[in-house]
Amino acid sequence: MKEVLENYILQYGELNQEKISLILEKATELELRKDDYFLEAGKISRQFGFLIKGIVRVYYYDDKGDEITKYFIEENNIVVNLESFDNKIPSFSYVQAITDCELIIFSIQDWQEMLKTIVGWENIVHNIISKALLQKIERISPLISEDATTRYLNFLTKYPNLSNRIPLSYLASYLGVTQSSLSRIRKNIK
Amino acid sequence: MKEVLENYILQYGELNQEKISLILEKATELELRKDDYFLEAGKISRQFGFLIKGIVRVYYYDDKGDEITKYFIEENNIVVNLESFDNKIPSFSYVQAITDCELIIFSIQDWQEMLKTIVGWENIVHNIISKALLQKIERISPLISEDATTRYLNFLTKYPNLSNRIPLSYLASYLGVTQSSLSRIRKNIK
DNA sequence: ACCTCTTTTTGCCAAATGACAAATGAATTC
DNA sequence: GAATTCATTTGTCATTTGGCAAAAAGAGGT
Repeated sequence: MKEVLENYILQYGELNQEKISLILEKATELELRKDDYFLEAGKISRQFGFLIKGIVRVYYYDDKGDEITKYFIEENNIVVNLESFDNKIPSFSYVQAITDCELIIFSIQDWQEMLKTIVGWENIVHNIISKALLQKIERISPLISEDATTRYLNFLTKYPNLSNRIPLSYLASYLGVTQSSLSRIRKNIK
Repeated sequence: MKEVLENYILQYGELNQEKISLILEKATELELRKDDYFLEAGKISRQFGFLIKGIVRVYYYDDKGDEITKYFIEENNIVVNLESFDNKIPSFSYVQAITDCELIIFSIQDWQEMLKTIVGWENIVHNIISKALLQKIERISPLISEDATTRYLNFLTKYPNLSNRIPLSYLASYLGVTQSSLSRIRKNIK
């Protein structure tokens, strides 16, 4: 299972086998059942995760108390609330498994230790994080200017393997439409 | 002028005066007139910029050919298309001054050189970039779930110093509404 | 002050979306 | 397999937003 992580890491920079081993040594596996939380609002993100299997969603409650899905995380992506993790401040959002999940995680202590001691690792982490954040922006950004139907269609084509694994209500709050509207949109398309 | 940059840098980590000097040495100043481009679509981002004065917007053209403002950049923020800069691929978006601007810029060569040679700098850059990207996400994200009036009101309260310096059309395309709608919304509020 | 060009506002109507409630369907438990 | 719970669809209507075109307001130049 750790090979998946190793391959992922090596996409972002070079690192000799010895250093890779030092990193993988610190990795532990974590299983989450559907609806389990990886992180809850109010708590501090103390683990840097990497999603091997399953889908995770990040959500929060807006002023009106409505649940808003901020984004979905798919296999082979990092799972961490960076603001909370970096600054040790409580998270505003929930990070929840929406299917059964397998993750590889690092404790915040190990993570910081590795950043200091393993030369070259910091650079790779930097690459991983900025790529992940950029991807989020690129995904979210177009949602603002498109109409609901376009948002849904684009979601379908971009994440064909996600749409049938995500409850409608989560997807609706991600796309910024009501559940009923999304249901109607869906109907009109078929 | 470079002091502004120095203070900005030191917010993100520690660096002795010698190293700071090495960095500031490489910095050059750049003035842009209103409507000038810092970067155009199709070109590669070859400069890492820091905005001292003025407002910049980043925009692109969607499938329908409509101009979409992705975000605004205010004083004391970095100006760079990271995807283009890091991977040396052409930019999809335009980066344009919407007021007269003053920037401090670094060439991509100097930038990469400094990352390698100045110990501690990489870490600071990492912090700067991830903070900037996170901020973008936090700004864009709520726009999806709110209605147009709320989007506008929140924009006003969050960026009171921006709204009167930005043409309505740019703001409308940022908020994801038509110009006429935004004009009506504005009217209803007063 | 006048003309020109650009930006913003307004009017009109059609289309999209939201709010709320009820009905249907699907999944789970006993 | 009946009952319960949860997710999705549908109906009805009000509201918001878009599309398009014209009018008004503003900015800059001469």
